[in-house]
Amino acid sequence: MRLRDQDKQQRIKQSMVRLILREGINGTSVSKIAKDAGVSPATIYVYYDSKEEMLAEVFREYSSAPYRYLMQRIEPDMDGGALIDTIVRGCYSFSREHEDVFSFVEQCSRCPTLSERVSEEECICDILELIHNYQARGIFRRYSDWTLGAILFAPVRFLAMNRCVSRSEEEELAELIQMLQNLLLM
Amino acid sequence: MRLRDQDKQQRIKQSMVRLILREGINGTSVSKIAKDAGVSPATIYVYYDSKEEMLAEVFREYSSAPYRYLMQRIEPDMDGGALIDTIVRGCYSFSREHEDVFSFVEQCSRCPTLSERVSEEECICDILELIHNYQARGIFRRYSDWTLGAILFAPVRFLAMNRCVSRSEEEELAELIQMLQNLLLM
Amino acid sequence: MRLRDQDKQQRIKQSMVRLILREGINGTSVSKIAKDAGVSPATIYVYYDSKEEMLAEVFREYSSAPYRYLMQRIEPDMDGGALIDTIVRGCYSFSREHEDVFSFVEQCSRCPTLSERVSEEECICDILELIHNYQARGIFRRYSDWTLGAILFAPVRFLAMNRCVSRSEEEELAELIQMLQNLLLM
Amino acid sequence: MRLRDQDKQQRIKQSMVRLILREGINGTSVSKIAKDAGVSPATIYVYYDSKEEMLAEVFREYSSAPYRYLMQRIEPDMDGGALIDTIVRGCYSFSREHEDVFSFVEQCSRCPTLSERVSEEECICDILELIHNYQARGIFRRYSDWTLGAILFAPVRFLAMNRCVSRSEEEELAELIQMLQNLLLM
DNA sequence: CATGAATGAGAATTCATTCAT
DNA sequence: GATGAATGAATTCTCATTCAT
Repeated sequence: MRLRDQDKQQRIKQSMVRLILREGINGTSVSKIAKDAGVSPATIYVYYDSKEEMLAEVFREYSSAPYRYLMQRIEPDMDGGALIDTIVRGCYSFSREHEDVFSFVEQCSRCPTLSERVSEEECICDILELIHNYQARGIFRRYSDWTLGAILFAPVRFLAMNRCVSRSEEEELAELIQMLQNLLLM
Repeated sequence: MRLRDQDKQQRIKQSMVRLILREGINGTSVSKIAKDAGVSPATIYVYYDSKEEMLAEVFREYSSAPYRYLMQRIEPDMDGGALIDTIVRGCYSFSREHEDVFSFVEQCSRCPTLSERVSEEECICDILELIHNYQARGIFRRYSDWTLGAILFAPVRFLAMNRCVSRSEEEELAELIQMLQNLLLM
Repeated sequence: MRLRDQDKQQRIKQSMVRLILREGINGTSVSKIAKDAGVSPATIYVYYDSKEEMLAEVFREYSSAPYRYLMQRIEPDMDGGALIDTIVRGCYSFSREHEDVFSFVEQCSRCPTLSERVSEEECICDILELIHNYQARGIFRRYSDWTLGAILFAPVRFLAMNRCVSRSEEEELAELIQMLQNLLLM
Repeated sequence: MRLRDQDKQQRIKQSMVRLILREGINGTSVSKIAKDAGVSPATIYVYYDSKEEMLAEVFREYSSAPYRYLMQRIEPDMDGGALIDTIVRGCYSFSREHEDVFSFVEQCSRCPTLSERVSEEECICDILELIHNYQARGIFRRYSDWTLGAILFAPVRFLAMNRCVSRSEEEELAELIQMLQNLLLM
């Protein structure tokens, strides 16, 4: 009996994500994924029940990836300003280092049939807990969780999405960080 | 008769947008659109050269819709606080009143093959011009355009996307407006 | 606008029936039918919603074919013996002249998913009405409809199914007719 | 251990037959059978060379099952009337007690690729021999074997196939038996 | 013997588009 | 302009079968 080849499943996932970056969620077919991953289309159905199921499963898995990436960059003894700086720059550099995953998650989270299956709320909760701690220590102002999430993550993602050669990313990031520090710190 | 034709094209557009809200950009086919609009698939090709063309054209048209909606709500003699209030609430209510257009634009703007065809920059420019005026009059602080766009529009759209019955939208909107007023007004 | 080509649909039906005779109801695919009929597989879906639907529809249509064939051969002024003779020989010659339809109906009527969609009862009713008339006139003995149907049609179909070069069909038919005349006539 | 294996093969056969009753001979795949039998698809190929082989083999085996069932119910000293009664009622009750086998055999015997592999003639021969004996003893009239088979088995199977809640089976069976007794006994 | 993974071939069906009217 | 028919190409997915263990 042959064992499930973890590497094979990994290749399938990566091919899917890469193709969706290149060709969009429409325009990415199971056979293209299979070809890119170097497996038979039938093999994909060993690992996933259907294309939709596959999208949902990988979306679920990757939707928390940027937050996990952030958590690794955050030191527990950072001051408030550094925390905001790390979050914003972390978000941005995640979008550059993992362009495919970033684009994949952005696309899936806008797709009605997929977005309802994954809650942003869960993904974000570790970070929020951290911020609660800063609030309790009187470092962060008290805002409701969801507004906090909105102001912390949405603008930097907006910049990451609308990346443009003509503009200076660095300045905009610095400006955004400055804004958020003014806004959120006591 | 010209009117009849325009009505037909209008119905096609509406069907496309409605279907994409319901079934996602993947999962929306030309024949489904035709059926929903009550026309023949062939008729769609009277108005558009291809599906991709159609998506792009309608995307181009609708991508500025929220901004046009906003502009109608803004009075020239508003003070800075009211302007921010109007922008944020306007964005939000647009997403509720035109759920299909909102979702459509969100999906298209994440899709690599479409997003490159439409520049957010153009859509946003009327609003930015307005703000430049407020900046010139010493009402708004001076931030770079893109950061301004990011902070003004991304968070409220984030809230609109992650709408959730359990949370109180009103409070979050008020909180966000308060934040932005603190941040942007002199 | 092109009109639905009745001949095309006819060819599809004939190809299906012919293939099912040759290769069985399993072993007959939509693409084989399309190829045999000289149309694209997609064309079949212009006329039928699905393969199952197509089978059912054609089954429904053809399941009464042998009875219609019989009715054409029956003269209203036949005596009882001639009627039985005509029915039995008619059944048999239908199975020879329309081998494909005969085999198709036999296969479909045994297939659980199809048989429940068509009632033998309806198909048989014209013939039964005729026999009721003979019963009323004191020519046929009175038996219940269903037993009558069973004894009149099942044995001859059995002979048609188990056709075999080594045996003399004619003698068996004659013997069967003799039997049924003894049994059913006053 | 030999017993375990036979049990496995038995389960495979039963699953196949059960599935074919439920979903038809088309619509029954090797993997479904394997799943239903609780074995791996590969295991099926330990016992059978191919799906077609498996169908044929089990068809061959089961095609004589109703006759074996009958033979067990027949007593050597029955009179002619009782023999006919036993045959007809036996056929019918077999179809009720072994619905799956009955439907399986009916389906296979209509399928061109399978029916040619099994001869009804062989299956029926024990019963025919018995009847020859009754004929020799002047109890049964002399008819040719094949007509005899047709009249004895086809009608009751017809009733079994077209079973219907609204009709009274018992009356029809009794009527049919009466018919056949009149017909076949001296 | 028994297995779950793996697959090429092919299944049913839909797609975007064009044709003929 | 408008249409339903028609379709080649592609879609998702399943099939019967074999492989590696």
